[in-house]
Amino acid sequence: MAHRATLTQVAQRAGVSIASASRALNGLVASPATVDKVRRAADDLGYVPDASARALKMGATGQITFAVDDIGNPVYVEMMTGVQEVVAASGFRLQVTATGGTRDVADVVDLLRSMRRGYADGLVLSPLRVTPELVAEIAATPIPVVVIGRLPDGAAVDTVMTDSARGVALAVEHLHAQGRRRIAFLNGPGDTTPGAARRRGFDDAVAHLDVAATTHEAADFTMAAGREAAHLILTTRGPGSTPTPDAIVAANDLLAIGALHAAHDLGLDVPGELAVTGVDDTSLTEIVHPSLTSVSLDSRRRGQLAAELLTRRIEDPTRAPQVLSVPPLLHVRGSSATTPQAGNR
Amino acid sequence: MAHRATLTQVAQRAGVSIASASRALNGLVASPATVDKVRRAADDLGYVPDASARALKMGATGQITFAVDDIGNPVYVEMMTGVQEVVAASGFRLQVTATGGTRDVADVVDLLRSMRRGYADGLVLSPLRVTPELVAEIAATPIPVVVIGRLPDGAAVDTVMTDSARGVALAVEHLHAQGRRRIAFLNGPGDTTPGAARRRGFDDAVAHLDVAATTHEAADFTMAAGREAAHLILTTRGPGSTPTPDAIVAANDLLAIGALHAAHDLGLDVPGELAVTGVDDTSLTEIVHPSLTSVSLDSRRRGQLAAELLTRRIEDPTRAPQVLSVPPLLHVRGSSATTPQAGNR
DNA sequence: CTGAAAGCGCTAACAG
DNA sequence: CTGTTAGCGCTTTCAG
Repeated sequence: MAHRATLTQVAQRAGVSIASASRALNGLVASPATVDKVRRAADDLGYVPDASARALKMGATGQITFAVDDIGNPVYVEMMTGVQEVVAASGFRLQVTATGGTRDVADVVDLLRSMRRGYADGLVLSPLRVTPELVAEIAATPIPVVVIGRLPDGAAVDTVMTDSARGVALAVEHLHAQGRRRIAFLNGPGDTTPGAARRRGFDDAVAHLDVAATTHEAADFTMAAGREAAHLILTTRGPGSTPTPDAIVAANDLLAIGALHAAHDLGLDVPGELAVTGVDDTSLTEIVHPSLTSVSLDSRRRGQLAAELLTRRIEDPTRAPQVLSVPPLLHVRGSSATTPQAGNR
Repeated sequence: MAHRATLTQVAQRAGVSIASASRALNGLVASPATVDKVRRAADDLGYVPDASARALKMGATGQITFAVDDIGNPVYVEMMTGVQEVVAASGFRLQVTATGGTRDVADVVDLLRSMRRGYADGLVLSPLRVTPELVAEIAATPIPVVVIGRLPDGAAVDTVMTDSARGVALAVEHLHAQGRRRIAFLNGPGDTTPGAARRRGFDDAVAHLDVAATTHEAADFTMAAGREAAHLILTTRGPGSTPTPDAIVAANDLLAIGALHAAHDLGLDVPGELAVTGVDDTSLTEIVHPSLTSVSLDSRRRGQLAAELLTRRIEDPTRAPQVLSVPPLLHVRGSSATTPQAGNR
């Protein structure tokens, strides 16, 4: 800890007015001699301009906030990487806020409300659940907001989406092509935006295919919830005697890894007896064994695009809101690589 | 996006002076009638105080920054959780900055320098490498800084450390007790603070034991680097005909998981032919198979303690710097559960 | 090219 | 209890 020098002190030391000091430091009109004196004085004093004062005067902070729901999910780390790349290139500082999980929408709304205090010049948001309250709060936020996800039609907000329904369909079609005919969908909470979209993608995909399909919901998008739900899927034999599935399509990688564990607990061979696929194509796909087939939603790219929309809107707040989309892409790995083992079940 | 109301507007609408409005809103002396009028006016206008103005006036921002080197490592997520718990309870906002990896020390120094602008009231820092330059920069930072890690003796900085050398020793002793006698140490870069400490712990531990020990360095603390280095460890037969190890002690979980992969690539049974241990006891230990034995350094607790030191110092900047320590604890899991398979090698 | 002065939005004396 | 006033540190007219 040390003390902080102010512009007044720099000006005094340089023997010029505070206005000249400011101009010299900011590269505005000033004689070379003045610039030199001021620079020297600033260095001597270790002067650094005060962020609050500058923000108050300029009406801009030079900061951008990225708010994530669950920083434990690697998807958000990847998104953040993308955001950071663009934001840094535009001369902004990035700060990340975790809307830490428990209270969910309430947390995000609190955050939005606090953003009204002017902590940052812009906000990138990737909400799990979208309520009318949230949409209203976004509209009431005095700084530009870009959403990674999906908002109701007509919301005049810059958005980066992806077709995750199509992504899930890709996984289903792949499994079907491999010969899987009893496919279970392991979803997260259906009242979330991704949960709803992915469910729709699954339903649509199986509708065209000759497969026995079931759908299930885990309590949340975590590995533990996935393991528990998958255990049920793999052990419960309903009254209508649902057949045990030969494939599980999970709504994200965390759930899929939970399913991998459940399969292992039950002594099932993956992919021989059971194929498993995830969504998000996170780094976790490569750390499990067998490696996990997953649908990439290119989170990093989405982060980049979101940041680009944001910086552009900060420059020109009047431009029309834009909706960008990133296509899903299936990455086949070990967990679904082979055709089902003959004679299983 | 919407507009922002100012205190002056609220005061006007309520028909009182701006001072009364401020007092009413901040719960200072004010008649009930005034409070009521002002509250109503504020609500109507959607008034929220401006953070920059308040910070400028008060000389405090109400924010705390947590700076991490590699947000891709789950350790930091856990630390952050701990920091967040305490910081939120004290009424601060937490913002996370990733000093994004590539330029390393330079990044952290840049960050420290930018902190001088007064973005936050305090900073929690967990640096991978500690240089004299970094120490100097910390001393020159005008706001309280708490370091999670280890600083040179005599640095008058609040610090939360852990005995990671002892932690590595715990792993070595455990493996020895299980009957392992050819133990390889898979370290990260030796010029990092954790790298140096863990190396020391390994050397000390094997000195007392009847084991054939070798040490190796991966390029960084990542899974990919660990896999590569472990592959070498497991395949290279030196001129002095080093025996293939029956255990690998890795300096963190990421490296350990890399080693697990290398073992799998080579068709080695874990833990039968090779035991593997990690350090940090992250959530990743439970997602790999076999699950990973790891030394917990209680990252979350360290985060909590760091945040407590920080808030305490913000309250009272004159208190003597304190150094806290968290003991390591070994968590035995599948990757080292059994005695070595008879007759291997 | 430079200095004096105004003011961003807010809080905290200080008198009433 | 309330209003007036003085700044926090900085940028930016506006005259010289």
